[in-house]
Amino acid sequence: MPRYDASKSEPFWQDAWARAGTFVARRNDDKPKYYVLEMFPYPSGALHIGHVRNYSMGDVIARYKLATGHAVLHPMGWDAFGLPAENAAQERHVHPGEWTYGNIAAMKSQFARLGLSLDWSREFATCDPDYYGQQQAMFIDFLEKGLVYRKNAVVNWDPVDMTVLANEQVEDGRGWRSGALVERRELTQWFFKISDYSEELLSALDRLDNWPDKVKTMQANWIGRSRGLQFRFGLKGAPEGFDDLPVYTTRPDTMRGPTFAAIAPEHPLARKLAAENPEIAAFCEECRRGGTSEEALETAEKLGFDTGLKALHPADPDWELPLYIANFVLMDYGTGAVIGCPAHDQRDLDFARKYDLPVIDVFEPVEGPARAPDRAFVPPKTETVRYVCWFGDAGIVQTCQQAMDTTLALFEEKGWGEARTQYRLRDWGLSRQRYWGCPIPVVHCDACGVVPEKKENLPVRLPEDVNFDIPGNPLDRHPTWRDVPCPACGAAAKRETDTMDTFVDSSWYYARFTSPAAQGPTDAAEAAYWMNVDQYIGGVEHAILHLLYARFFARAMQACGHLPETAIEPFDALFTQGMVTHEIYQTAAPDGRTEYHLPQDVEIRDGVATLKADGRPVTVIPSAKMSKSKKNVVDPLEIIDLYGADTARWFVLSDSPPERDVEWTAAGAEAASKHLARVWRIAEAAREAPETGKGDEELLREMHKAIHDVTMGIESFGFNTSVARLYAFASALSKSRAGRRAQVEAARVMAQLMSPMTPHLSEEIWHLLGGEGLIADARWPVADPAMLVEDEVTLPIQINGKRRDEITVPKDLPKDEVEARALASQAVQKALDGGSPKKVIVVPGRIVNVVV
RNA sequence: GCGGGCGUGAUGGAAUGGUAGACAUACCAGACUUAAAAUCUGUUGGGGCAUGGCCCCGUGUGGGUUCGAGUCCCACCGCCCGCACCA
Repeated sequence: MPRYDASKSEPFWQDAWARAGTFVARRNDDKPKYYVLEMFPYPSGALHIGHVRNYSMGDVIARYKLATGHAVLHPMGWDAFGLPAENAAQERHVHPGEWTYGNIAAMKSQFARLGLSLDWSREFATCDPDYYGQQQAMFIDFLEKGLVYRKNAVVNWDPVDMTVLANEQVEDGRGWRSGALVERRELTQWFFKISDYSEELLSALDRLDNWPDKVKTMQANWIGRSRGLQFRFGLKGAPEGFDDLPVYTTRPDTMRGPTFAAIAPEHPLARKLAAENPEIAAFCEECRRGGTSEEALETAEKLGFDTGLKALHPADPDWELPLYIANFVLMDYGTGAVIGCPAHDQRDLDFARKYDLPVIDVFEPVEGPARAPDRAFVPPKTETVRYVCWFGDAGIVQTCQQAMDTTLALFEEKGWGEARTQYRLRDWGLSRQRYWGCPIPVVHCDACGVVPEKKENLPVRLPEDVNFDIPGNPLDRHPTWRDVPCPACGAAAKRETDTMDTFVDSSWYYARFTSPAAQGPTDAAEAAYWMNVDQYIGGVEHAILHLLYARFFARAMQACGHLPETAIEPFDALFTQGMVTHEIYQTAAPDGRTEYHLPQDVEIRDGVATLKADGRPVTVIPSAKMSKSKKNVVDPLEIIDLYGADTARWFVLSDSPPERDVEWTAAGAEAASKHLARVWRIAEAAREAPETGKGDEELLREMHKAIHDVTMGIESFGFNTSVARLYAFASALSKSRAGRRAQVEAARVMAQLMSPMTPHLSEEIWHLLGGEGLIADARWPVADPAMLVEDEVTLPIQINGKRRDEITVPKDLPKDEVEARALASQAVQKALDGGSPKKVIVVPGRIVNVVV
């Protein structure tokens, strides 16, 4: 018998699908449409095993939907702008575009080997001028709709390289190349008004029934709606023009507990004071050290400076609180000023301890021990506590929410403040001081101000003649690209040299796939037909930002007429697959920076890791998310070379549940390969089975159960259980002595059930067993319900919740009859010892529990 | 620091609140073979005993709800992800 040869078979079937156009998406009004999309990859140049897992999952869905009679759209493209291309340009002196398109070509050929059911005719890269030109057109539309504006915002500034750094380029508060201490610096930047949609983006989450709850929870927390109290502190000793200080608090119930007030170092009052007082100026300077990430700000040591000013409590002008400037107060949140209530906020308590400020308990637990001295008491708002010091009766027991409502009402009545709903969500800063991104299509004119480029001049193309020998944005110093006439008045003007955040590129690519060659951003008819994405698949690391930005963009596009109203929630169903993790290999470079190494460059022998190149010892960091920057990526092409794509696909879909992380190990790929070889042998044996045999009925029953279970597995993203079921079915078929007809039917169904996972092998078996046409076009098998039910069922018998015996009864046996038989069982008789049971629970078809 | 999640044999994992460990990997034993590979079959959570059978324990730790908890609730421990300029 010839053995199955993946290296010959796989290219053959890939070619057959391409010639037949099997996966070209076609509008067909006789069929339901299905749009399945996996988050498109960044073209790093190398396919990694995480891609294989992600795209194999999407492919299972796409092929399954094709087989169940849908018009399927399953496209692929490239998220091609971004920082790595500029890093490569710096390190290797290649142009980012050349590097990126080279990577795309390499990765496309790697993708081809996986045999994915992709419609490559719709391919595009976000760095294609055609794509980013449409994006520029939309930017101008958004500008006209008031959805884009400019304001100042802080960036990480490297004072040695004189350049802006991404958060990723800041390590322990220092620039990753220069090692210099990073500073915060303010620049005028472009923003999308995503905050206009805070309420809408929050409330619409309720309609996303097929999104994971954890993603919806994370988005809701990120948007962070709170209802709180807006009030003003009077100020004593403040400079001219600062009569009072607006403050927002989410805990009005603690308004009798504050012992200090604090403002951000960037607060206008702080700036005013700094201008007059060198000590304050020095402190504010000190606060500007370190990165801009929230994590960096929140974990930094709490620093405060007593301004000597007094904040006067709105409810009692004689109540004076010291006013501090503090580094943990964020200018972006609320009003840039906070009220410090140490007893009920851990940060405030830490601050109070450090600066020796009093602590006033507003409420205490109803029962149990009182608050520990260095532990703030912060119960959920729904918890019942005893209020001992607030604007109501002392000693009253109520929930925090009740106290907050009462206090808000009181403050409004007395005119001390007012209730206000606030969102944590900030506007989306899209400016990047970098070359390899979509140019922002505006011109700065001394006479006309900010003028959008004329749409007929789009795309504003990136200039080719740039170099990266000097840190910073080459567009800033480009001699001719930057200097242009004003589109409005024709006078000499300058182009905006900032480019767009790459999140912009990935916020609408799903819409572009519906008509990738449209003259505008989208084509109305195509978008109406294919949108929404029926199943979106991607990593959980995108749970907040990418998905929130895409949801915002769909709304903004709808407002500008680029998407139908029905598509403002662009992803009907979301699945977040787990990450593939791997150990990280690192060494210290001579200048102290950390260098990362690819697994293929590292040799591990007797538990000691060294570099293959020069034998230097390598530090092994435990498994973490695979990332280009950490270089802990694995080359799946080696598996494909060795065993074929079907084995790689089968392997990544086996064992681990799709939503969970999986650590890559080389072991197991061989086992997957062995199983596929076995499946081939089973199919051949079925063809050669004797005309008649015994057990036809059992085999076909087993087949229908397999159809049912595998289908359920695919429908519910339980690919690992579908695979396990297919192992069991293969075993059953291999042991069966059934006649040829039954065996061939079972083997063909097995091939069909496997075809979403192992399409090439399945085509081969289909062909071998006389299937008509391509298995990719064949209708998915349907389980016969009559073949699924058993005549008899075995019930475990529990005594006091512990399994003690079992009985086998006809499946329809009445409940009281089941109970009688259970009570008659030996174990129950023994346990009862002549007595009678206290209680008997019979769960039909499941279990019997006897309480004695 | 804040937000979200995860924790089951030697390993990956299965289990609508209903027989914990399906299906694999690994290990061990057997068949086939001169031998090896390949293939096929079987055993394997821990402990105990009167060992062709029975008992006890067991899903990170400690409590709770329930006839019944891996699953639900509370607290704790550990690990992972995100935190707005990585994509």
